[in-house]
Amino acid sequence: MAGSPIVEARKLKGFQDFDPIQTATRNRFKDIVRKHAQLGGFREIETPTLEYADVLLGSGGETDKQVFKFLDNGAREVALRYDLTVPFARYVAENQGTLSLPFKRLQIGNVFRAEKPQKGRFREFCQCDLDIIGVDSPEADTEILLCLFNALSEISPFPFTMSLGHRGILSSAIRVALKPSSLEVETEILILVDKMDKLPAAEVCNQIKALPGIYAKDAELFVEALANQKNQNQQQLLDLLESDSESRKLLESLYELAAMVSAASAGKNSIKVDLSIARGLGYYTGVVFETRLDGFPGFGAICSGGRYNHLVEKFSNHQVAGVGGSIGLDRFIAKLAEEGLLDKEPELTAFVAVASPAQRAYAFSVLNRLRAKQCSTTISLKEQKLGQQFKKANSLGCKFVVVIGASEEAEKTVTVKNMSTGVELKETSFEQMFAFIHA
RNA sequence: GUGGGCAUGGCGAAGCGGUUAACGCAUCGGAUUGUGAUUCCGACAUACAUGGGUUCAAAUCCCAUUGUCCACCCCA
Repeated sequence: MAGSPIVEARKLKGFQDFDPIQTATRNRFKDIVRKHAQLGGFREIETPTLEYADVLLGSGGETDKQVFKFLDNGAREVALRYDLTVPFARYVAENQGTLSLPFKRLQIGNVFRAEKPQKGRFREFCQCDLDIIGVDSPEADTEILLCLFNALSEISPFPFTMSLGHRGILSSAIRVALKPSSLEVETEILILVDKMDKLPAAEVCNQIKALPGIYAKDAELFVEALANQKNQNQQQLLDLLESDSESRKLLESLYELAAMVSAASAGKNSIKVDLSIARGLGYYTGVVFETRLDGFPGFGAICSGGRYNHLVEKFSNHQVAGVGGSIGLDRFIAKLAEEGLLDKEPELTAFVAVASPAQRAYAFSVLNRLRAKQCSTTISLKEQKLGQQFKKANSLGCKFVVVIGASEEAEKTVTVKNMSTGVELKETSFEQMFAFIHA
């Protein structure tokens, strides 16, 4: 490229490279998710990264602004997928008739959001998304939660808590308890309630009281009930919904749901009902949930989702109910990296050291026999003194060095040395080498 | 999108108006010709984000730009 100016090596903000260690860790986690999904009868699919813009846009006011969209080379309005749920709804609508419902799906893929990057927030990141489409039932909700909960339990070295809420119950609780005079007031209350994990309860209570037409006494009772349910005190909330038997039943089934998942998965992780989980706007219609690491309350959610019973209607006249959730793999890995808990560099079993280029062919035949016996093996990729090769073997973390020189080649033998003990077998047979290595 | 902090070699980090800009890590090479991880020596060639200013003098002070981080919004 003589003459052309050097292009600065840089990448777009919010986008990341993954080194071998990070990639290995990510792959291991993806495999864990796949295993749990497969055990649960979920089928994996893939969909395109790029979609028509109108497929992705219009499902929620706030999120539309964060969709990467542009004109393609043929002047079509296109957009990078913002999540895996909306494209899946499109997939379901497009494959109606061939999909036998209910359909349990796994999808692992990168999604894109044009928001300001921060710690644990990227513009491109991987989601592991489980969904069940075609049925609206507590069983389906439980399946999703259980499967995500189990996968996360295997992945996470940190204890976590999954919090369950319900859009419908929360709305009716607000209506029943506070009797807001208008939809605007109701929405404001909803936003305040959603802040309950950031603001102290008393502050939320004061702000609700300050809204027009709200009785101070009602606000206090309401906030108290919400605050107490975080400590597993369910009765106040149930009492609050006394007059609304429909919501009461829903809430009871929510408690049942949490109990089911909880019972099925013993351990340090927990699941609980927390009606203050509102999860913004979006397409959710019923159960919603989010998962946070117990030790890092300020860190964002690492797994969340909910029920969306009308999303497919955007693409079809048929109503197809759905529920699902995503594990935010990259956010989780960012936390692991911060805590120094990424996987370790994998060890190679053997390094073949060659005394002189004359033995190269024999050395490669030895190398290949080692690989055939499932020993991860490498060799110097350039001519080097033996001392250099040992250094290299050491820095690569090879457990054994197999030395090949003129006498080894002549006798069809090898010399093998254990790098941690220093024990060496000189000019020995292949059988003895394998026994030595596998000992 | 709104507000705030920070920008020194591949990474970490000192210096805070006049220095050959320390030091550590990593990388590479060498220390009697088939043996490493310890030690010793050496190399990293235009390192103070960019552009303006103030000053006899700026990595050090001021402004802008860019990047990055943090908070809000929203979210995995």
